[in-house]
This record gives sequence, C-alpha cells and structure tokens, in this order.
Amino acid sequence: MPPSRKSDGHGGPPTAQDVAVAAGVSSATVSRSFNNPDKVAPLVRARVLATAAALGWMPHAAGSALARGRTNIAGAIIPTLDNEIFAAQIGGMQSTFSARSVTLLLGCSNYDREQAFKHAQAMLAKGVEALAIAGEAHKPELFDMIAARGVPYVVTYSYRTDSPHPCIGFDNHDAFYRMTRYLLDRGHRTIGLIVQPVAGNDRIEARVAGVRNALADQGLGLRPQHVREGEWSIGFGRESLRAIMSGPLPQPTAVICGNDWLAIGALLEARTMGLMVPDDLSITGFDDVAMAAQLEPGLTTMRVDNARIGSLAADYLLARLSGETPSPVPPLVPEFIERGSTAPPR
Amino acid sequence: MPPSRKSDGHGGPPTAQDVAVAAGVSSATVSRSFNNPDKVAPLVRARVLATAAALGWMPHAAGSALARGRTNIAGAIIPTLDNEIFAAQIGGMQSTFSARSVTLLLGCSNYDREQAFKHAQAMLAKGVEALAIAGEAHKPELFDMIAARGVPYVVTYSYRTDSPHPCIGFDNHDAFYRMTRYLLDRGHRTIGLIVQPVAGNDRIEARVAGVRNALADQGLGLRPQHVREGEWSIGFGRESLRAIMSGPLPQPTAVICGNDWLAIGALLEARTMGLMVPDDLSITGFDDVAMAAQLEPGLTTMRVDNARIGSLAADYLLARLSGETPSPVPPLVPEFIERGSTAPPR
DNA sequence: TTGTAAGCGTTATCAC
DNA sequence: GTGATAACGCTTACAA
Repeated sequence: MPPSRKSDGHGGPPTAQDVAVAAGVSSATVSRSFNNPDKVAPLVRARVLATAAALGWMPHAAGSALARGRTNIAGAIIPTLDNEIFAAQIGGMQSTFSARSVTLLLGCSNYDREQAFKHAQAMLAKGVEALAIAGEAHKPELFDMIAARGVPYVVTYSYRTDSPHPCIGFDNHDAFYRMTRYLLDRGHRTIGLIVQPVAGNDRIEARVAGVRNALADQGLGLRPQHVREGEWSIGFGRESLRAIMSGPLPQPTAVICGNDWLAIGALLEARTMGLMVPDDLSITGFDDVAMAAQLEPGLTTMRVDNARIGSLAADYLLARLSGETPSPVPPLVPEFIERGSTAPPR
Repeated sequence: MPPSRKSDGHGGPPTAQDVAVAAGVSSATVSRSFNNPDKVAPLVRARVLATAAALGWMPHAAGSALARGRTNIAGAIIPTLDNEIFAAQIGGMQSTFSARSVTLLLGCSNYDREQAFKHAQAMLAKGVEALAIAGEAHKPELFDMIAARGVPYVVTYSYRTDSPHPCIGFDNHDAFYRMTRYLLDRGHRTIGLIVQPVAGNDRIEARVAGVRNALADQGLGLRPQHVREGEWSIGFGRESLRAIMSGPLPQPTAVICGNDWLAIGALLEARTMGLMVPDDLSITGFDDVAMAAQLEPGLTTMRVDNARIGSLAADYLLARLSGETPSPVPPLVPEFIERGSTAPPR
C-alpha cells in the first residue's frame, strides 16, 4: 500500500501539514525547505525533504496558486491539431514552456470563433498567466477579456505590421505575393488559385489578397472560374484542378495552392489528366511537408519553421511573465523552395 | 479602460466579494447564483449575474479547486505531436473533455521515460483529476505515483488482455500478426521489416513480435539483413528498402513497414530502383494516412480511428470521475485496407 | 431565501 | 532559524 493513503488521518494526498508533523516542524518550514532552501537549517531541511519524499508529498498547485497569485499555467488556442503546422507549433511551445516548468493548457477551436472564445474564458478562469492564440480573426470580446485581466498574450501565425496585437508569425500576404511574383516573373499571365476556406481565417484571407495584389500590380486578375475554395485535402486539390483545367478557355498556366496537400492533390490529378508538370502547368504549394520533396516532380513551395513559432511565442510570453518588456519579435520569413513543379509557361 | 481594472479597490481581477458588494449581497449568494441557481431568488440572481457580467467576473479556478476539491483538469501525456496519430488522439480527447468543461493539460515526452515522469508529476501537482498516458512502457514509479494519488488513468494505444492497466487502444501484436498472415497466405515466404525504434516503445515492440510470431507459426523467421529499425520517415523508408533489396540473396518478396510513411518511402524507392510493386515486391504500411490511397499503386495498410481512441479515453475517464466503474473498453480493431501494393509473389 | 463563518493547501509577514 | 498567523478566492454547512 502506498504510504500516502490512509497512513495519515484524512485520506487523500498528504498536505504540507502532514509532512510538517511527520518531520516535527511547522508547515512554514516545509514550505521554506522547498521554496527558500537557504533560509532553513541544512539538517532540518534534509529531514523535511526526506519525509516529504517518504510521504510522496508534492505541493498542491491550487493552494500555492492562491497564496502566490501565480499558477504557472499558460494556454494555447489553435484551430485544430489535425493540421500539422499547428501540431508543430504546440509541440515547440510545449517544450519551451515545460523547460521553465510552465504547463500548457490546450484548446482547439475547430475554426469556430465561439469555441475559441469559450476556451479563452475557461483558460482565464483556470488562471492562465499567458495566452497564445492562433490568428487574429476572433471575437473582439475575446481580446477585451484578455486585456481586462491583464494577461500577456500573443497572436501566432498572423503577422501584419499594423496589427494591434503582438504577433509571432509571418506575413501571409507577403509570402503569397512573393510566390505570385515568382510565377509572374517567369512569364505566367493566367493563374489559378486553390485555397482553404477563407471565412474566419485571417491567414488565408491574407494569402488570397497577396495573390490578387501581385496580379493587380501587373494589371492582371484572377478569373472566378480559376478560383476554388474548400477544405484542404488531397481530394479537394484533385477535384479543383480537374474543374479548373477542364473549364472554359483560357486555362491557367500555373496554379497556386494554399498549402502542400492541396498542391499534391493538384499535382497528382494533373498527372491523371495527362498534363505535364511543369511544362503544361506549374503548381505551387505552401508548408513544405515531407511529401513535397518526394513527388516527381518535386513541389515548389515555401517552408516555415512552425515549431519555432511555438517556441518564440513561449519565449516572448515567458519574458512578459518575468516582467520584461520584450522587444517585438520580427516576422519569420518563409523560405522559398524551388523544385520541379514550376517553370515558365510553354 | 476595462471596468475590472482599478474600479475596485485592490487591482487585479474582480473577486466574488467584489461582485457581492456591487450587487448588495453576500459572496455566498454570488457563488450560489452560479452553482446552485435554484437556491436563490430569481430577482437576486438576475442582479448578481448582471453585475458579475458588468465587472467581467469569472470564478478563480484555484479558489474553487481548493474549496471543492475538484479542479476539472485532465492531463494527457504522449510522445510527440509530430506524429499525426497522437495529434488526432489529443484532438479527440480535447473535444470530448471540453464538452464536459474539463480542460486538458498536455505533455510531450519525446519518447523519453524521464520526461514522461516529470510531466506526470507536474500534472498531479496541478491537481489533474484524470490522466491519459500513451503506451505502458514507463517508469514503474510513474504508475505508483498515480496510484498513490488515486487518480484514474488510462493507457492509450496499447492493448494487451493481460495488462495491469486500463487500456484504450488496439492490439498491436494482433494487428501485425494479421498483416503478416495476410502476406503468408498469399504465398510470401521471405519477408522484410522496416520499423520505428523499438527501444522504450511497447507498441512497436508488440508489432515486431506479431510479425515474428506469425512467421514462426509457419516455421519461418526474419533474416537480420531484412530488418531495419530507425526513425519513421519517408527518408528512412527509402534508405532501408534500398539496403534490403541490394543486400545478399535471397531478397524478400514482401516488406512490412511499421507505419505508412516508412512504407511510402519504400514504395517510392522501389520505383526508383526499377522494382515493380506489387509484382516484384509487396509493401504494407500502417495508419492509412491520406497519402496512402493516392499513390500508384495504393498502399495496403490498416486504419485505426485515432481520434476515437482519444474520445473513448476521455469518456472512460469522465465516467470514472463521476464515480462510475465503467466496464473495460474493448479493444479497437484496426481495419485492414487492401490496395494495390500487395499481391502474391511472382 | 440569505448571510455568517469555517475551511481547502499554500505562502508570506511577522514575531520570537 | 523557526513557528504562529493571516491572507489568497471560493464553496458549503449551518444559522437566521
């Protein structure tokens, strides 16, 4: 039988008080032995530590949170873990926080503002001391609530120079502007676009705007029949490419995809349709998933260090928690990766 | 300026006491208005709710945890979010917990027992009321500690009928036994194996044992030069297949892979080497990732509903928390998916 | 129906 | 160097 059950008078896990009586000291000394080791006689401390270990005591966080006014809990709200970019971000954040013994509360909004708000509320009630939130397309009440509690926060994945929020991420508009410019520079004039749902997703909105603006700068535009919006999946990529390439003329000589999975679908479908990539059609993705380099031809795409976004966010928040006023984190710059799926049009 | 800052006497977020004075009631009534609405006069309650909303009050979880002895926090420990199967599990768990307003604390062990133990310790200190732990290959102290605190827990992903732990997952041994039998039944006699690192991973260990036992039942075995163990990645799959197929004769007519990414690597490398799949070589995977169906030929694999593992685990733990003694959850059965990457040997 | 008051487990401020 | 003791914010008998 484990020593901590029933061996004390009151069931449940042992308290500092239990340790105190067992060690023949006061509960204050128990607390000090752990939090202010220098202020307690070495011998006494050794005894306290030993009995604490014997009883399997660990300080109950709720009590200490109340007394200290600190919880050592941070929260992260992301749309979904199904997307590996968010999974990687959480992984990076988790490990950075964990190194400073901050535990991470996780909430997934499923791209729903209401759920995101609920999670934020629950987390603030749990006393999170810092909050990382993916994207800035949220209910204003969410940010009001955070501000009202004075909890440091960051918005991840978005980055606009004129954003009212501290951002850690990259400029989605700029990334897709660059990608579009790359294609324009190679001579493409008719370009298609396959993207994730725009509604309530400021990152995708920015990407689409980036494409449109790059085209507009050359006096060009997207034809409606060349634009497809839907769930990011290989399947939707395939279906969209077929729709675009079997629609009315003129057909695009290049298709920009909102992420690699859409692009991989497009690439595979192009192959199925007997189109030569990149000669008949250039295709670009985003994220540089492992598969992007393995296809034949390889996928031209852009890479972002997602885990780094997470750890940068954690670093920033940790700095805020230690009272510092960290300088704004400069935007990450997605790395352009040119592979075989792009070329000048025939 | 938000109403909750400085408008009260003491800085920081408003407390139930602040709401109480503002509404002209006692703090007990504030608490009741939220937790026992029937026990308070409708008019008073309305007033309390209104002022609480006006002040932006929400109960501080640490206080209520202390008073109630309940935290409404659960913890999950997984190896890594980089693997989509764990990400999916956490997603399912998160959403089920969240529907019952339990928030989820996340810890990633990076396949390191020590880290897993540390996370468990930190989580217990935070007062998690339930714990889900991936796999059962952990320090015994971890389970002792959990038992000492009387916290309900489940082991996910593993399933052995004789496990001392409540398990929610599938029988890894059985799954790979079946897969091997499938190949044997089709006439394969020399089979290769490419798997993830076995050390400290009971699931992979079980998979390897499943393959070996199915072979042994036919008086066969794995030749050392046909077995490769390393990080799961397309790259390692490629490299391993090349090593196996360019090694000494006899070469295997089928290669079993520990997951789909290894198998996809093997498939691509086989193509590069000019081997015909499935005629020259059969290849199998595990997980049924989206890409598995898209390759040419499609990958024969097995599918597990990972999100379901997460939500079943959450359901089980929630039941335990409401004092029930849920009957053991039967093992999930991975669905066998036959595609073009397997055939009888030439 | 409502208020009073006693905890919950910890830490911090005092005295000693 | 150590021990009382008073918070911390909330819930819940128990009284009124």
